[in-house]
Amino acid sequence: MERIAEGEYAVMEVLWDEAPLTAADVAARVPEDKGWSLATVKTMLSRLLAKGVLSHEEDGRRYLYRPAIRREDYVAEESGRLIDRMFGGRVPALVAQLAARDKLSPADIAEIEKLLKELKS
Amino acid sequence: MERIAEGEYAVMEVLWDEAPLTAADVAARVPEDKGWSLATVKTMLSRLLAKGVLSHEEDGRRYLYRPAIRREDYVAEESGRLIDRMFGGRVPALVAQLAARDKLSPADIAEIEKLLKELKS
DNA sequence: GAGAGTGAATTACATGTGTAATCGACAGGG
DNA sequence: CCCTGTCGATTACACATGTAATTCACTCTC
Repeated sequence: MERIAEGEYAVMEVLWDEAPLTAADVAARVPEDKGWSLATVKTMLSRLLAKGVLSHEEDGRRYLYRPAIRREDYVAEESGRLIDRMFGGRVPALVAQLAARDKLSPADIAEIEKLLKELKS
Repeated sequence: MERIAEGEYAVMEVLWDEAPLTAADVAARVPEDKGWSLATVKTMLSRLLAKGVLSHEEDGRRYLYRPAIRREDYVAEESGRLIDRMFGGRVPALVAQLAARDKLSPADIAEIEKLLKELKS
């Protein structure tokens, strides 16, 4: 699966959230703080199409875009990549790191414990 | 803290593992499978210096390079970034994802549970 | 002391990415 | 039928990155 750049990812998020959409609709739904012009969004859509992670169908004179890959799949791949690179593929090392950095609230801890308990059953 | 590109990261790894080193030493320790020439490694060292994540001290006619940032700090930042982008900052969502993908071995689960238990005490 | 090696610095060049502007086709309102 | 807006497609351009080669200075060995 082709890599998706950080900016492009924001566009994918929009379409994972709601699809199919026209280019204009996507642009309207991209987070404000990106400050992108419609032209910029159209460029990203083309690049994402070229990467094969979006597909489009004709709708009169326009296209309707929709994701061609599943969000979970992409997210799994990216997080796997990071865990491999930075933690030697060891998930517990990641968790230890988060713990050491106080990234885990008591609620997080409880939630994770619950998840793990269910896994074992 | 400046972003470190993926290739550059391999150079940082070498220096986090052992420092200070000369450019030639770094090149010798970079993973074989990168297949980089000495020149390539030197380019990366310059760029990392420019980014302020390495420092160097003169040693006669050469430089000795050493990390200017701590590995834990960088790793924490990068993993935080990913968790924010892909899991809305929710660590349990990440763990759930890993679980759903069978990325957690029984040993991993046990280790994480132990970690969490200690956290609470 | 002249050539060979070794250092860092400078330059190179293709591809990816962020961020558009422009172009040419067409459709809908007057 | 012509103007204006809208579409996708093409082109633009700077900066980042991967991947070096070249250059210039210096040192070590005959």
